[in-house]
Amino acid sequence: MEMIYIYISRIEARIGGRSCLVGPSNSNSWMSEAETRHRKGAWSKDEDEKLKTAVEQLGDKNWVRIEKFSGLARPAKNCRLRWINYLRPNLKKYPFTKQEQDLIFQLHATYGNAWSRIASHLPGRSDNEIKNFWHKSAKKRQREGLRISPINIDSSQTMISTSQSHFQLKLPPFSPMPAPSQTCLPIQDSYSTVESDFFPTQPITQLPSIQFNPVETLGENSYMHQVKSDSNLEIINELRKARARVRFLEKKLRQRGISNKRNNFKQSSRNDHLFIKSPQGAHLLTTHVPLDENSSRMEEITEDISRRKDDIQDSTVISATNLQETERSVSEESRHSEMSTHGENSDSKASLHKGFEREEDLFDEICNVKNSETFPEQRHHNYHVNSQYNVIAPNWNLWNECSSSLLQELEEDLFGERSQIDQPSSPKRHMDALGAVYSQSSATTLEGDESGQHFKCSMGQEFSDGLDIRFPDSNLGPESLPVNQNTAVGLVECSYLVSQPVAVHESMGRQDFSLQTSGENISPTQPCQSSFIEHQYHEAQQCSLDEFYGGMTESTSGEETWKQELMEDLVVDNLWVEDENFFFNTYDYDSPC
DNA sequence: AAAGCGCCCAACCGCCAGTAC
DNA sequence: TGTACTGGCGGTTGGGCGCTT
Repeated sequence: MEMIYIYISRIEARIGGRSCLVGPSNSNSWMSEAETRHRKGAWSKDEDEKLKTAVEQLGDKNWVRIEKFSGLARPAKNCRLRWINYLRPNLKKYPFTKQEQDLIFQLHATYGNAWSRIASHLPGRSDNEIKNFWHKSAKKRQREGLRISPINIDSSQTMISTSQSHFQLKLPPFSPMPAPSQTCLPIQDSYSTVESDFFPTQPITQLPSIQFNPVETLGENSYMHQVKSDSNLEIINELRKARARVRFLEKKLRQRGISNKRNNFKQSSRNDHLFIKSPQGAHLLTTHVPLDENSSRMEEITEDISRRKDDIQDSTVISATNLQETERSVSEESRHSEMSTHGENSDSKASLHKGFEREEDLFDEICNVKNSETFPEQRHHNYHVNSQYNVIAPNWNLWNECSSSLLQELEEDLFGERSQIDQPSSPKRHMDALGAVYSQSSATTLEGDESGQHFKCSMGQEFSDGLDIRFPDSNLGPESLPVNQNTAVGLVECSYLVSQPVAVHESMGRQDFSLQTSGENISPTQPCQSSFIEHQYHEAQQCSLDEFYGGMTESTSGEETWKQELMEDLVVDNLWVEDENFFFNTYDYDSPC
């Protein structure tokens, strides 16, 4: 027997310490390390410090790496819990306030024991803490002969069940989109504006609002979300958020109610979308329809909207059935008109198509944010808006299968507050986060003009979908953005931090993006040719590894060591492909839906 | 003083979904 | 398509603490 254990331990050593012993206690891979090697019980201060350091260096996503990096004798899973429940910043360490307690009871009446969900409404509180509080107070109330929850669940359920549309509970149809949160800067002041030969040079600032109310004819289960705005950018931003919300809802539906339909959803999602486009107003249409009526219902809705076209100047309705064909024709039209279109709104279809693709990319990227249930309200993408935009209704089949409670949860998701995506704190994570953008760039040049107030970025055709370059408003200038030293790392950083208005000019034939910086100086520089990326790679090598990774690894010396560690890291993150070129090009950007 | 008891809450555990391979 | 792995969630546990006897 002893021989066997020796043998096993040798094998374990060969496979990186993973236990070969498989049994009930090893059923969870988090615990697959020999559990006897893991400490249990209360955490010591020293352990907390080690964990804090590890999380500061590596972020709070990859707990297996954190476990290894920290040297803690605690399984990754426990490290995560310790961080979430006790160590993470901004955790409130004092008892629940009266307001918080009331909110917990209210939320529990709505969500039941979905503690993490309840916790998402209480900043600085962990699900565990709320769970404990609930059990404690429930016990207490039980002892006192009171109802377990002070909230009258019955009456709230009656309210829900008598509502024709579940969404009418808190947000009646046709009510405007909630205003952007205060954390969002005013669009015209902080977002990039986009110029294009395809589109008017000046953004359209006035759009007539229209009354568009198909719900009465779409049936009692229909819901329409209307976005009205005087600013086209604002509208598209609202649409962007609305679309993100719908995607999020669909995702949550899959998770909670009909996860077994995942594959079906994946295949059908695109075909089940209904796009409504109008220059005067933007509409997000969702309808709760019986499954067997999907096709006819879809046509009915489409026809209904078409009948109203007279009310909506130049509007277009594209049903799922002809969407692909339309896109194809639009794409070809766009190509043909590329050399002949100037001035305002000369190719609205092309712009629409472009807008759609951009939005798709954007939201795919959002969906790709792993384990995230957040909306990147502050991640402002350059987004061209002409007088055309599209609205996407969610997957009919998917929504049809929702129970009312699920829909209620969805409503909360739709209009409840969402937290922000954490800003990556190291260049490495910036790159990870925006790798998709850079994967699009096949050829890149970057140059500044004489005044230093503009610089120009020339991208390959494929990049047209993904440009997202902005500047930090607080530290804009030659020091912060010396173009010669503007490594790829710096670019990515800009993509996230910038809130200065930046105009992007798109010329014919190829994409030349002129980034204007509101009078701030940027050092002129010589154009970089298509070797820009590679050049920046070498630039990047000159910074210390520690700096490059934001302190994620210990600093090392020597190019080979640096390269080796970088490659190892990229392998871990699935970024590295057998390619000597810069890894931005290897980041595979795959749409989740 | 100490044993017993109950409460609290940090920590653990099992299960599940998503993802990569 | 199946499997392994990771991350997240909710239920449960158990050690520490305070109160009572």
